Amino acid sequence: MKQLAKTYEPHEVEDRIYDSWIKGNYFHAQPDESKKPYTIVIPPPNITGQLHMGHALDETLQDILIRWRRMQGYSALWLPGTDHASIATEAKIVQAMAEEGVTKEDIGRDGFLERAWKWKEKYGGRIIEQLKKLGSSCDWERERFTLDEGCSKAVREVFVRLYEKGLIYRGERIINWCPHCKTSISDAEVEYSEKDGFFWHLSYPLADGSGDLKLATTRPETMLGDTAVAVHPDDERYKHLIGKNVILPLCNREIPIVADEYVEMDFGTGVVKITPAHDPNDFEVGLRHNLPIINVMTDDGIINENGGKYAGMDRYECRKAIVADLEKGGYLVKIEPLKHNVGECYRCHTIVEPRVSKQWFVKMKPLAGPAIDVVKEGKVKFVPERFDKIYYHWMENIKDWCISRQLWWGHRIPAWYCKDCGEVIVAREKPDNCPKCGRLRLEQDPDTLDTWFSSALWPFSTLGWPDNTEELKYYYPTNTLVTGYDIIFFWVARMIFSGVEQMGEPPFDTVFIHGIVRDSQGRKMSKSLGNGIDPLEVIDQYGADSLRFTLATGNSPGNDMRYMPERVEASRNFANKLWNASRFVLMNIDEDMPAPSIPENLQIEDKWVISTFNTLSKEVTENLEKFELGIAVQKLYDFIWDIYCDWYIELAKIRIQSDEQHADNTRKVLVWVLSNTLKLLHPFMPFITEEIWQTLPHDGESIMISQWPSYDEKLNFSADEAELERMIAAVRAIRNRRSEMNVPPSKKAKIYIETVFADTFEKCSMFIKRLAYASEVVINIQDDFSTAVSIVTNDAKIFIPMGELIDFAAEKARLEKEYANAEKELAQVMGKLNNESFVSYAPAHIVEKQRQQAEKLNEKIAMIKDSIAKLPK
RNA sequence: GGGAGCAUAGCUCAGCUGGGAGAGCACCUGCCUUACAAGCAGGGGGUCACAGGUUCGAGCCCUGUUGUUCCCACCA
Repeated sequence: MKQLAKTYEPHEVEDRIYDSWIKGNYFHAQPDESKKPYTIVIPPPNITGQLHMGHALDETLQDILIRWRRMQGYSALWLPGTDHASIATEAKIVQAMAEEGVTKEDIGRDGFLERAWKWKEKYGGRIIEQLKKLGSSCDWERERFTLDEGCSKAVREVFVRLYEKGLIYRGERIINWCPHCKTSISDAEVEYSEKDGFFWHLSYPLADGSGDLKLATTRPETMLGDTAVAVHPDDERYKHLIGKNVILPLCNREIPIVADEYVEMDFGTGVVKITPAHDPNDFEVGLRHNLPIINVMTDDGIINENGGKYAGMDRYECRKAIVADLEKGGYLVKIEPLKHNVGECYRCHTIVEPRVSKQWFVKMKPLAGPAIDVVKEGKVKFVPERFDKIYYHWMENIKDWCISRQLWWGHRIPAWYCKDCGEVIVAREKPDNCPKCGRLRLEQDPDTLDTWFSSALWPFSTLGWPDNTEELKYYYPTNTLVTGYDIIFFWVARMIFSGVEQMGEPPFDTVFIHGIVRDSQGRKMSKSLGNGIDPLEVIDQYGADSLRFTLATGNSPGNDMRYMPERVEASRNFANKLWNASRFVLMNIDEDMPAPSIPENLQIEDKWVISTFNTLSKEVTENLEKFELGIAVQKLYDFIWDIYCDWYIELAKIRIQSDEQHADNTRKVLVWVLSNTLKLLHPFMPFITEEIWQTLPHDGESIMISQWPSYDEKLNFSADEAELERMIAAVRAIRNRRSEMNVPPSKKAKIYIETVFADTFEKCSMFIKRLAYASEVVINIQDDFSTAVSIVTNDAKIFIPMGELIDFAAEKARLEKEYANAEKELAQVMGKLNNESFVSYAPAHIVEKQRQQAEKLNEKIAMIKDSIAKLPK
């Protein structure tokens, strides 16, 4: 007999099992025309990242899906990899360098990139090793990196194609600038939050000395770049001033008063200062009125030479100085506190400075249209569906995407400028000479691309595109994309339009969205709060299966969840329960027992458990198909604990001990049901299920490549199920009464059962005897019940002679209460049945159910009445 | 300003085509019954936020209200 330890010890099992999977090469998938493909590409974690709960959830969901499909016989590819994360990584390296007192400029571009690749070698592998701890069954042979040669080739190809179609252009636009990262960032990379600030009311004197214009601003330092003030064309207060000039205080520059509909008459004074270089709206106004653009800041947020005496000051230092000077000069009318939204860089949380600069952009409108269509047409489905609204809204209102970054770590923009004639050359490879003037002095654009530009191509760049590889043909489009709702704009939307544009087909058919894992108080886990839970520590303490189980349970798609340590404990307890049930089974079987199969000549409890399992396998499969992972795993929990452990194992003990003839069959059923249940559970808890499965009799090398159980009509024994449920109801009722009367289990009593289901209760009498603490079970034989407790179930009347233990007055009261309850219930049911509308409008099976209910209640009432009558007077 | 989610037992949450109100934890009672005390048996506990409506029937569908969380836009 094989032995298992008394409690499940995950850390003694997990690494060994993971190695065995790797050795078996089970994670590897390749094109196979005899199988259907099923593909998931991983949301590539950043190379700088450490595994956090968000990853753990994301990977768990993906691994569940991929393991399930693999067992179903698909060629299931889960393609892993990492993201170079240009801005995040560069920031970390710069920071590390700063600690050594080295700057980017000190070591130059090549020196910096050398460091960056070393960084990648050092940390890029770390997160991958962490993913393995979770049990992730990725095809590691196909691991990719967004900055590897293949992905880079795809990036250049897409860039050139879009450029040639006129969908990528270069231009002077106002963009979001991060003075800390010293780069442009896209609109999606700006996070707004409400901050306390001030509204400075200023007075700008009219140039002709006839008075002033009062206006207000939240950013007084930008006045250095003012090139106009604007009023609404219909504003009676200011109409007569349009075309005149004001004198810009402190700068003594004359700037015009222009009329523009952008100004809201009702807000503030109805006068707006216009700073085209440092405000997106003002930029637009400037374009309409042909205003000069005066950039007053350097790339790190310092006032530049256009700021006159303020040059060299930090933007906030300058703000203070300007306010002081305005006050001194009598230009400051008042200061008003104001809450307003301020944009921050999503990486470093520095306040973003809008700034005009020359950047590369993707023209979005032509790409957005088809990307909206594929979702509208159902070619891409969001789960849950509500996220398609968010997607539509974003896509429909999308502005051009600024893709150039003033960073070194990333894909260099494949554009070259001729130093002689100024020609711009966009090409897949470095051109030898200028196609226009033929000279050789070409210089590549120094900028790199937004990191999301390469992520957008991930579903096909990783499969070999632009080459038409076997993998690409077979696995593209992929099937399911699993990710959090916080990344829909950054990544999902961009993958969709890129896939549609480059491949002619969306990159996946389903986007399975999950929420965020929060702390136990519902706060977002964050480094600054220090409230993050390290998944690796949880795995260390409770095992990967427990963590996975916790993350998959009690959560519905798209919703956030709280991480509760008690829930991991509950999961651990469940794993231990399964472990011990398996120990029991192993203790009862011989080592040479053949692989599991269903024997002939099944007993009622065998049919019951097999039939229940059969239904379970059907439901779990259906739930997985609908991405209802939480429901699926709950059903498995209930089956294993309540059905298999609490009842079937207990029944099996009795059968094995008291019915030698059928004991072997029982053992086979124990093993068959356990083995198949392990398969259903395997995607959720891969380690423990493998460990147990290997110990049980089995065919094949590993549970992870065994066949997924499917519903079998031949295993549907609904009549037997119903029969056994009658016995269970009786046992529960008896236990309940005994417990209420405080009768200890050691005190056995004779049990009399009166029933029309005599066959069933005969068959089950040995179970009732053991489970309901009976000294003897007697069916349909009258006796003297004058000193008996009576119990009524839907199917039977049970008498337990308890002699002096019984308080007959209380007994009578109890029975009368039960009688009243049954009457009340019956009245409710009859109310429905006597309702003409109910009978005619409700579906037939619902009406029938009520009829049966009424019948049972009538019988029950008769039985209770009878019991009351039999009580001693 | 626009949009979305959530509100169910003391706590954390399921409940997906409208017909039984549920789980885990916590709590109470009794059990070391030879797989498991990380366990077994039994139990208490809910006007399903509020107000209307649709329906034979509503936790679930519709309208509104309140509270709460989030996303988008951004009026200088």
